[in-house]
Amino acid sequence: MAKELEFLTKRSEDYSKWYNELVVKADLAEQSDVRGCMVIKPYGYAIWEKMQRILDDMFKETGVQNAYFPLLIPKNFLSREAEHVEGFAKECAVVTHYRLKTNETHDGVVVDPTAKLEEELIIRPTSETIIWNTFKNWIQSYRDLPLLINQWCNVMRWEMRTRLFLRTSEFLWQEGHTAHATREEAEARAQQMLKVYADFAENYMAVPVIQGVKSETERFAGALDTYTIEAMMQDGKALQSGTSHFLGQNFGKAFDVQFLNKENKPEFAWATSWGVSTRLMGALIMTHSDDNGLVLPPALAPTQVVIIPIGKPNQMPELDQKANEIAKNLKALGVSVKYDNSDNKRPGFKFADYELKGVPVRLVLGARDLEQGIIEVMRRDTLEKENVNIESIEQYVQNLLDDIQKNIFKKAKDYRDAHIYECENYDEFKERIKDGGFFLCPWDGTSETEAQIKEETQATIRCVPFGIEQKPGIDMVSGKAAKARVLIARAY
RNA sequence: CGGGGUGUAGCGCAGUUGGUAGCGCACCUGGUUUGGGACCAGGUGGUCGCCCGUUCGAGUCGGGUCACCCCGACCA
Repeated sequence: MAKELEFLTKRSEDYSKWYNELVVKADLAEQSDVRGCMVIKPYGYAIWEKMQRILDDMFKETGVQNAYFPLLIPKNFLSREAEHVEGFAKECAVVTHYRLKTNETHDGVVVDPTAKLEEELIIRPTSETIIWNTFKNWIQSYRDLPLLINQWCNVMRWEMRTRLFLRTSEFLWQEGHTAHATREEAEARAQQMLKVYADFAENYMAVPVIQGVKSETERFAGALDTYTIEAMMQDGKALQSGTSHFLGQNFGKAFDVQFLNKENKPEFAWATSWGVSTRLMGALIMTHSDDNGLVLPPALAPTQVVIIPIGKPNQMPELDQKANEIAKNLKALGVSVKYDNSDNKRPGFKFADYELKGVPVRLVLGARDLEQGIIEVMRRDTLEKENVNIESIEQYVQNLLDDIQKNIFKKAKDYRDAHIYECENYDEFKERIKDGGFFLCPWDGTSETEAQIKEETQATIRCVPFGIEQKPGIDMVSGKAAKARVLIARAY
């Protein structure tokens, strides 16, 4: 009998540790030796690739085109937009030299002091500056607008403390940058892209999100408005999962991007930028996973169905034949299938391993079952097993995948909705926020109360949510009349 | 940068008053197994983070130094 093995810390014991172990043990990623960076392993990267492909199609449907801009940004670009530099200056990696040379003892290399750069280069923390420097050359007329550009790339922010997927020094993302002739059009685009993110999060990741607009202090550096989608993790903390910014004419002015309008008058272009990153992987993991490991939505699972045979060696040819037939039929239906008949791992190991990796559906094909014309189906989201007639297995699996996709979304949404509270009393708030959750509270609109809440509870105003009832109220901290009801939570 | 902690095999850890470097997992070989993370036997793998000191002798004691982790501040 197998001895008891702890494969994962239980979620309830130490949520952070559980998350970290899960990421490593499910073979998604690991901490790199390079400070604050991570290695994304093939399985994790396969999920990211699938996300990329879907998002990319969604962007293109709205008219966005892909392009690529340089990794290195001249230092002076960053100082053109005052707030932007303020926001990013503290976390920039700087390239100061362009050459190494062997050291005096010839057993290593040192930076060649004669190869110092005239002007230092910044490794992009985001690309607004270098892109708008380029846009200057691309935009002359209102006929050149709107300009809708996206790039998939890596960026680097020298973070103090890092955590796999959620906050690494280097991360992969997409950043969209658009230029428009009018304020209205730019604002509409910023909101449109937020909708795309929300659509992706809910319909593909099965992660319910709250859409809203950030308070002034939480705004992106250089933006007039920052829109956000906020998801709730299973410990009740918020995760900002995607942002879209209305940048006004700040970058147009900073990089002198002017166009001639229909009246032949020069105007500065209006800007937006929007991005999601590998942080979405963190959201995916922390929203659905359980103590057995990952739970992946079928829409994003690299392998949707795994088939595991069980039988004695002399029974394997027959099992192989049937399993391959089922796999072929499922593939014809657009389902990604893996048939794992490797003989160096026992079935029990495979069961646990594919559960850890979040494969949505497992089919177990046993020699006994085959005689009776049945096959065992296990769904990862509920861990329920059922014997299904082997003749109708393909259709059954296809329906089941749809059902799992819907079910994990519903489960996540029910959990979140059960942890959204209305609260108008600060003492009560301070007590209840300790257990996590989202709080809808009246806010007087001042950064002073916002700062006080953060200071005293570590919670922040996540956003002013769209589509909630805005009723009059009293700010629970200051006692002044509230300007809006806002979403407050502790966040990653 | 403030407060706390840890550095010993790929990973997780033990190492008593200073006396030949250990355990579990993983890995390799052979065999038996295979319906929920198999078992037996044998084996590979280490400048004990680094430097200096004390000592006949340092993983262990002292001084220094570096790295990493956690809690704050900062952030997608």
